Amino acid sequence: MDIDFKQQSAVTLAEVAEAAGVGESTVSRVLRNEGSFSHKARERVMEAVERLGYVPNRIAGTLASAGSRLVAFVIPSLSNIVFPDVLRGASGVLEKNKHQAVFSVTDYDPEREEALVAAMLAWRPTAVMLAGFEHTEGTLKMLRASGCRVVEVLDVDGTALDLAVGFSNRAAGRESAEFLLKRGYRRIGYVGHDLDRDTRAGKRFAGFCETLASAGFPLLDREICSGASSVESGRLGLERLLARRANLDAVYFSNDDMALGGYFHCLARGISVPSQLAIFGYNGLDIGRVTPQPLSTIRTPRVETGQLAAELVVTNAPPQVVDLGFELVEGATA
Amino acid sequence: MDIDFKQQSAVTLAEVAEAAGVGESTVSRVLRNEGSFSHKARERVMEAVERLGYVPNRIAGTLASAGSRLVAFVIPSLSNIVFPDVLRGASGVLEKNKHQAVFSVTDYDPEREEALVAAMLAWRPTAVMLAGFEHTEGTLKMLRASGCRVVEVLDVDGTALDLAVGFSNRAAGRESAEFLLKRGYRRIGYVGHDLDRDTRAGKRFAGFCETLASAGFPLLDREICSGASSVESGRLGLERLLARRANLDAVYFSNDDMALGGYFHCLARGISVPSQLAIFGYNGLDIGRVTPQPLSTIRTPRVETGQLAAELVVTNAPPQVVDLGFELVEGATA
DNA sequence: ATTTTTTTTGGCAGCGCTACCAATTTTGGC
DNA sequence: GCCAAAATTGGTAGCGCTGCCAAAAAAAAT
Repeated sequence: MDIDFKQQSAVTLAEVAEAAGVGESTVSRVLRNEGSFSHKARERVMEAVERLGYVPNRIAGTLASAGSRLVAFVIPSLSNIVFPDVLRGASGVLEKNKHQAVFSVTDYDPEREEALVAAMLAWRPTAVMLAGFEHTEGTLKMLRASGCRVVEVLDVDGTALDLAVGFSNRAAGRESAEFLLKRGYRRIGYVGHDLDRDTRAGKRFAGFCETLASAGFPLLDREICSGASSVESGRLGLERLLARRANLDAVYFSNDDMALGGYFHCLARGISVPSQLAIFGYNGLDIGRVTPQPLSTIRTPRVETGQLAAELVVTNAPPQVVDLGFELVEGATA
Repeated sequence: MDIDFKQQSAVTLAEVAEAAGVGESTVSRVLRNEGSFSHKARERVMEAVERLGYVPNRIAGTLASAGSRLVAFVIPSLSNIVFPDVLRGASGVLEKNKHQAVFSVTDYDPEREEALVAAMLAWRPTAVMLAGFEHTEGTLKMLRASGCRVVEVLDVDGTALDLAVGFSNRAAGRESAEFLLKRGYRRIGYVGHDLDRDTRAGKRFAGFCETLASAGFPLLDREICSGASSVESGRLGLERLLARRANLDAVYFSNDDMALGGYFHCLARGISVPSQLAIFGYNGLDIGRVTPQPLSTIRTPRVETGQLAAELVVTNAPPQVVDLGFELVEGATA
């Protein structure tokens, strides 16, 4: 016997109107609390809604009016906490403003991003939120043509399409280098993940190297781990780097996940931090504040980025780039 | 080059049909690659689509046909990696099957869950995905009436509404206790976060206590931290617990975040793990495998849960409860 | 009581698309 | 070459809702 799992014929506004003995427009007005209607009409409508278990159909509503109140997030990854943090910040604001979040994950692939943006635009979202400024020509063209708001987050080094909320990755890289230099480290290495795909990590790295070089202490070596960043690859990366270059006195990591891996490697191998080897990360993850020695890092306002991005969208703010800055956390590992 | 006039993407299927010199139905058929059409028709349509930069309107498409191909996730939190992991697993499968994910965050509040489920149902999703089995009467009623598929994830201890994918939290709690007992620990404590809100953590705790009690070594003390679980609250929680009970030989944490905090506390205070104090967590986070001593914990298949949940939905599988099990990771902290 | 103003109400035309069906063209068999 | 079968095509009626407008009812003013 086969059972039908298809959607039950849902209650429609027309049925509510019928049941309440009023016109469709009245039901619509009451439910949206817009226009005018009598107290009595309201009561009858609400009673019918309750009784029939009516749930408005926003698909139809959106088609008839304008504005889906949908915000599309096209994010590179859900594997570390960075993008969930942005989503979390945005989600709260959107909910308060009766918007809904749709998302998909590009896995740091620009072609995939293009396809996903196209799929998202099909829902006629109020806004599309993307990571950074590096997109394919096709993506840019579609977004420009779409007429919907675009927010590029987590970067400010580049040309924004419309709105942008974030901080300077290049400056973060430079400040990290300055900090290490100021502390007297001179033999500096780098452990990171795929820099071509994660262009923001690439910008940090570039800023970091630039500052080191102009101070006369260029980066001595680097170890790039393929694949996504992770605590484990940070640990392995540091191990490999040290195998080649035992005499480094500081290592800069592409982010806190990697840096924690490096830190754990030192703890496990009895390499004393920071006297034998300094460790510096990026992101300011909570966990880095609670390790036996707090991680030296740059704390980024990820949740705030999501919040502000969402606020700019729901208030339909004019195009602008907002630099939320970052905070260098001295910690105790460098 | 394209000339951009107004920002509004007002290109409709009718305009494409006009431009291609074919009927609307033909355009629709070509774009959905359904029904029959000539090669020539296809070429003319595609050319027009390309030239006009047409993006189909799924709002209209959904209203006209059936099934939004939208899957709604109503999740408790985005603060730790658990739910992002589930989303990640689901997201990949959904994308392959041309579905889209919508989400909102309840913050472990059942009333909020109810409101958000209502908001989600307004989009007539193919399925709604929720955490666990504990929902308000209102939520259950709406979901039952909606006719859309429901997947309850990350738990199997309870009565499923339709589909469920997860593992037994109670059994996880029991196995954790058995493991500690087998290792000879007898003076056992607990550090956790809000158990009323996170009912799955509550079930683990119940299973844990039950096993301890029936072995004759009941839980000696517990420390409950208010608010969300975090590494920091784990550290503080353990500190407070040990201040009251210095003689514990093992502590069970509500999850790995908390457990890592506890572990770091021990590292910082020179409490040797596990000889002086054993630490046991839950979730099997990646980071726990890379700490100087790998964390003893229970690894849960979160990504797989998301994947399977999504697969069951897109294949319209019959109602069922799938127990994906979990794996006890001995680690080196207990 | 009558007119004017204000409030409340319902009808109906779309929104952009797909499903259905009938009309048309193409193909194939003999 | 002729007719039946198959492939292709376009017209049009909704999908469920909102926006607009005019009609009706109620309230206020005369």
